[in-house]
Amino acid sequence: MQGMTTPFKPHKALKVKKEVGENAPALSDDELVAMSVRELNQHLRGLTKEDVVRLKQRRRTLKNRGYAASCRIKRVTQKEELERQKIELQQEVEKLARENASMRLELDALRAKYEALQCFARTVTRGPMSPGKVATTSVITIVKSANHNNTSPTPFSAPS
Amino acid sequence: MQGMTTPFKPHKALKVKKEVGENAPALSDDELVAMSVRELNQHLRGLTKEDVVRLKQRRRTLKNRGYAASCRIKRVTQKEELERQKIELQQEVEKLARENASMRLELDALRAKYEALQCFARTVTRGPMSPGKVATTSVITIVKSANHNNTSPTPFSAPS
DNA sequence: ATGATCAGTCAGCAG
DNA sequence: CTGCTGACTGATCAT
Repeated sequence: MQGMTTPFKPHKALKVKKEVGENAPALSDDELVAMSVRELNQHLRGLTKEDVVRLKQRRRTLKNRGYAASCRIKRVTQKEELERQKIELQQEVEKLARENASMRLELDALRAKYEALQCFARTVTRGPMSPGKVATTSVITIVKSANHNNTSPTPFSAPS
Repeated sequence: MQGMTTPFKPHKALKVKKEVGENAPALSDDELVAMSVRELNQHLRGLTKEDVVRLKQRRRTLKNRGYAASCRIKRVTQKEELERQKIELQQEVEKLARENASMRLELDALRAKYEALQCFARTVTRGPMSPGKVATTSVITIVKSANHNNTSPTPFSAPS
């Protein structure tokens, strides 16, 4: 198969380099892959054209092995990142939904209080009360400034 | 996936298995991979033990090719799904944030109105007025109308 | 046996 | 050339 140029591969632990009695230090994969081009050229001196090609191809293959690993790591990392962001967003949604719900309650409560107070205000401004259908409407407004307090609890409560 | 549909070895051009003069139709990859075990056994009759092993191995390899393709598709699909969900969540966050902001405004406005009305109510219930610095506060405006909902315009306006 | 996944390899593109 | 990624493969794990 693809291993045509290299009799066997380090897929499984397979050591065995070649035995060279002389000037070939028999580079390890790690050395070869970490080597700069210049360094490589030094080791290339005095080698057959064939050997040079072979060595360069081995280097390329080793590099590819690393690239493939990087690629997989990157893929996993990106996926994890997406999942992280997803969780983060889900939490944010929950938080906002909670705020939302509590504000809605607060708003409804305040509206009720407001209407009650408004009703009360009508009764007192209208005087003792005329009979019947007074209720239809009318609104009162007032304004005021120089106000301090007020975030305090219900000074006016709903009419019982 | 396309590997499953290609008639012959995809990756490297690996040639035709063998010359068969007689009963071996030289199954295509597609046929072989789609074949049930029983069907396969029929085609296995009258073959060398070696050939049987070889054919089964080829089938296994073809299957694996398909599995690998499925695996890649799944990977891509899941990633797309995550991205889709992320966008969906981002939109939900935006929506909730908007609701939130508008409710907060409404709440603040209503609180102001309420406080103003409350103040007014105090002045009228307290009686015509106590001495001194009453002036600091309150003005009255009132009016009319058959309007029931007060969420819209400001029935009570702010002081100038 | 079948299906899924990992790591290594090659093809092929991009910079 | 270097680096990356898709596809294919064998190994390995799980069912």
